[in-house]
Amino acid sequence: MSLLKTTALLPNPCSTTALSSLQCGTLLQSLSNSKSLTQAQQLHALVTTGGTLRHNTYLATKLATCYAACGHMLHAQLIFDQIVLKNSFLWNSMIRGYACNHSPTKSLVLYREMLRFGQKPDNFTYPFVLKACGDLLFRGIGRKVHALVVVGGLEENVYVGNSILSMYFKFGDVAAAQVVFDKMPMRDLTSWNTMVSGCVKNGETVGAFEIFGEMRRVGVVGDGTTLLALLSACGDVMDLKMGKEIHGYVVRNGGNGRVHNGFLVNSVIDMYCNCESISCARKLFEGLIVKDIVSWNSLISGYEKRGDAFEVLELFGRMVEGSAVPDEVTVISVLGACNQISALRLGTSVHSYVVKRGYGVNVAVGTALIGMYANCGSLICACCVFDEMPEKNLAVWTVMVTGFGIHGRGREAVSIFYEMLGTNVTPDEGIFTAVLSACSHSGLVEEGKEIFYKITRVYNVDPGPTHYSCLVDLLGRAGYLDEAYAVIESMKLEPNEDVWTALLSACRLHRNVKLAEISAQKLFELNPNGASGYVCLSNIYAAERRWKDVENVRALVKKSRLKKAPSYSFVELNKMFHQFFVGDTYHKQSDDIYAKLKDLSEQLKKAGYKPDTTSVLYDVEEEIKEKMLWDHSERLALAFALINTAPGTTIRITKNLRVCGDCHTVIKMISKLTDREIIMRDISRFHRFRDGLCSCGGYW
DNA sequence: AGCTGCCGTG
Repeated sequence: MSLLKTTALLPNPCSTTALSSLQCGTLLQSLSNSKSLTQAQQLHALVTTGGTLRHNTYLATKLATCYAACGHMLHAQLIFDQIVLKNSFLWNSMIRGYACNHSPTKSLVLYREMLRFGQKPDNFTYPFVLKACGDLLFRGIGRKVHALVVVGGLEENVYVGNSILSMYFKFGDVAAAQVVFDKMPMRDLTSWNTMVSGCVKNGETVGAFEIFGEMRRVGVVGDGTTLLALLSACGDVMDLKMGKEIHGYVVRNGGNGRVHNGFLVNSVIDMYCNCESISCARKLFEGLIVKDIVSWNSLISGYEKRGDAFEVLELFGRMVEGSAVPDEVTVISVLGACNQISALRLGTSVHSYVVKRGYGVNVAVGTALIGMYANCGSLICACCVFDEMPEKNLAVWTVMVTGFGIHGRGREAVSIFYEMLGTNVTPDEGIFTAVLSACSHSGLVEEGKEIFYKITRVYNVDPGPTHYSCLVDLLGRAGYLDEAYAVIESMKLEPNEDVWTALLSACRLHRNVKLAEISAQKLFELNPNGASGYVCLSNIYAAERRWKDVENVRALVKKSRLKKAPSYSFVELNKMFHQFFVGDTYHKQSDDIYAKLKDLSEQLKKAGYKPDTTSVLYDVEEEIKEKMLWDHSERLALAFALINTAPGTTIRITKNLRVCGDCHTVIKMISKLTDREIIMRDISRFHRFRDGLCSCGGYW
């Protein structure tokens, strides 16, 4: 309804004819469905000019309710405060308004005030009070409200019952929800849907399918919401078979025949992505008559999650060319893709787009930007975005701590970690992992240990396997191998693969064969198919020149058909990506690259370079080993970059694995020899080579 | 006057 039309029908408020309460009330009633603030405000102006509001509880109540329904709680509260005689209708509207507009605390405050005023809560009050308790994870208060519901005899109301279910699911208390559900005298579709989606959200996938089965047995027909939850469940457990069945069900019944433009199809795309069937997702997507923003985002995020960055960028390009306008969600996935392939230039242009469209206020977008800049080697830009963020949640702090960590700036990581503790953000396992890992990359043993022991004592968080692996890594890298081993032995929980891997790689670094054999043994027991443990152990034997043992390990690898992931490096040049594998001769500049490397190796030798061949796995002549080192992918990428960029430009290389020890030495020397800054990102951190030195200071 | 609800950040 347009306001212009409406007001034309009404008497002029400035005229002597006053607007009747009933007229305004009906008008507001219809407006409350339109959820338009401007209409409500104009009407508000209309009635107040008439001088009717102050003394008209009926109208004021209607207006407050209208504002609350629009989600404009500030206006609603102003009017609410003026009303002397508050009826239950008004209280309920306000409690609902706050609960549904991200102010659950205010909702509960008002509920308490309502009780103090002697107003009895009813079946319209409790659903929102319960919602607020659930959102705030107020378990104690939630249970008390549940008790009051029982006392008030409202437990049998289906709306109240459904809200109780939902609240217990938010608490993660599936059993309590089940008990309530079993006792419900009447269940509607929402009750069933709440059960199904509640189970899914709590990881009870089997339970969700059981409820669905029961639902069908008693003849309840599911709707889009049911299917949505089930599709999400299929994705969680990667049950492609069930997913396809539900897809069929969606095609036959779902969305009232709106399958090709309804949102359900997007969830099917998402399901296929989560079931690692990207081709099914793609096929469905391409066949869509109407591709909305969520369709695009579902597929793009699917490619991003599986690490197909180039596919993400291609789809993004297609999207921009077409009519779809990328939104915050799109941008987050695209930034994630830039992050994966260190596409700094592209990431920066996405940042401009973010600014242009005003997406920067979104916390998730800011987080993605910081992550992109940090992972593309531009810590300064990451810091700028971080500093400018008006609202910093846990994810923001975590990504910034991680960013400092991978750049070897442990002190800054620790410092902002403590800065975060000074705010009202509560730390979780994730940020402890980030700060501990930052400590280990910088050799901050004491700081790291202190934080580790604070996890339990001060923050009541139980350290998980990841924290232990960080601590072992921290101690191990710094050479405290026995202490690291003692930590593992003291663990209350079973040490996992990561813990032993951390000890094993520390053993390689400090050449401790005895502990290496222990950790490798544990690693093989935990995962006989993991290749990295075998590779690491054979490296350790090779360093000790125990070729027989190397051979034995390699035989084991062969027998179990384990394959090490092929190592590669790449560089971005004029928005093109050039990828190099070990000993790669496919690049069209291949001859020039090898010539450049030969030239560099000679110059390095004159400067006193002695190759460290311990990382070469094969028992061959020393000379051949040296030659093999010069085939490493990071050197090919570096030579290529040196040939194709102007003197003095910074070179950025990305490698999918850890940089090898000899390459590290060589790149240090080349940075001095060619007077270049070389920024190299490997699997776990950044190395900034300048003037013969590296920012990692030997910790990597 | 209500309860359940697609794609996204560490």
